[in-house]
Amino acid sequence: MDSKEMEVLQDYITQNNLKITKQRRAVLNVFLECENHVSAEELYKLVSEKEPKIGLATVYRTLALFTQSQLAHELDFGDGQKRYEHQFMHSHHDHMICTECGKILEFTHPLIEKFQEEVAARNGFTITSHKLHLFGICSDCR
Amino acid sequence: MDSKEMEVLQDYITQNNLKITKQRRAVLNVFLECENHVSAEELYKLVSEKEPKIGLATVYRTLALFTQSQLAHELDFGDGQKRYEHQFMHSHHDHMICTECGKILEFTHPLIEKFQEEVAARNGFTITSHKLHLFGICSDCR
DNA sequence: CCTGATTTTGAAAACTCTTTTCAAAATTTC
DNA sequence: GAAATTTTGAAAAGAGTTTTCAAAATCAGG
Repeated sequence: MDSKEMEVLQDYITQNNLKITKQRRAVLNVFLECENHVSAEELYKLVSEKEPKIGLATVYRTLALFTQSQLAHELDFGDGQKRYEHQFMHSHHDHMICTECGKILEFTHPLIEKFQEEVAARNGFTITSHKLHLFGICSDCR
Repeated sequence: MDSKEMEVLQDYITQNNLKITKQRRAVLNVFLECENHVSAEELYKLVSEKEPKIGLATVYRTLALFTQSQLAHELDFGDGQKRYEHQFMHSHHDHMICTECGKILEFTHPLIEKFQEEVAARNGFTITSHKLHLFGICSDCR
């Protein structure tokens, strides 16, 4: 009863002559369970609860693997540490970050995307990726 | 023949019981001369050419001072180091970053701003600041 | 199901960028 | 000018992340 994500990971691993290990399975399972945007340290703590012997370096390495295999997406909100969100079967979106409680809301706005393309084209620029972060106060914190 | 920016810095300094030093003047003058988005290290190198005795820590401290006094704006493009741009008398804008040559183009799009407010309001979110970075390839690199 | 080549692991060290510490030097105030 | 306070440069510390290295695990092929 492996998840689709586990299959993606296994495919990536075999296609790149890497090896499936219990650490990688464990980190993936814990990552899939957390619905929020986790940092490496946070994920490490969660993983440690189930598999106390797994080291922090392995979590970092495994997150890099997830990013390469498109299972995870790396986010940088400028607070000094990277965060990771699920990417497999999740469509593109932007983020609103509450600077009070740290909550992260996801959103998309088709017209914003459209105008981004427009302004890029006007400058002869081809967009490969973008990052839109709105910082502010969420409804709960007001 | 002090620049307006130098006056802003001096006002901020006196209003906060800080002290005007030749290091701070020197760093500001060099910062004002560079039109691109500089990192602390880059600015340190430029400053060193004119004032070799100024230390890196002083450049970091002075950039923090510029940020507090609204002379500079801190940017983080997610490449591991912060960059600084002039803020005094410069209006808000977003950035396009060429991942090939590192060139940074500035732009604004009133409708993008408007829709950001709209989507935030729809979620009960009050924006205090935002960050829109488009990564891609500029016209020169294609 | 061994065996051997290769990869992965955990722990610690290294690294990068930034901040802090501390005693000496500079600035401002009276 | 002298005293109180701030700033400085150099080095150490810090935070987050990556790398190193020897031991352990994985996985082909026989």
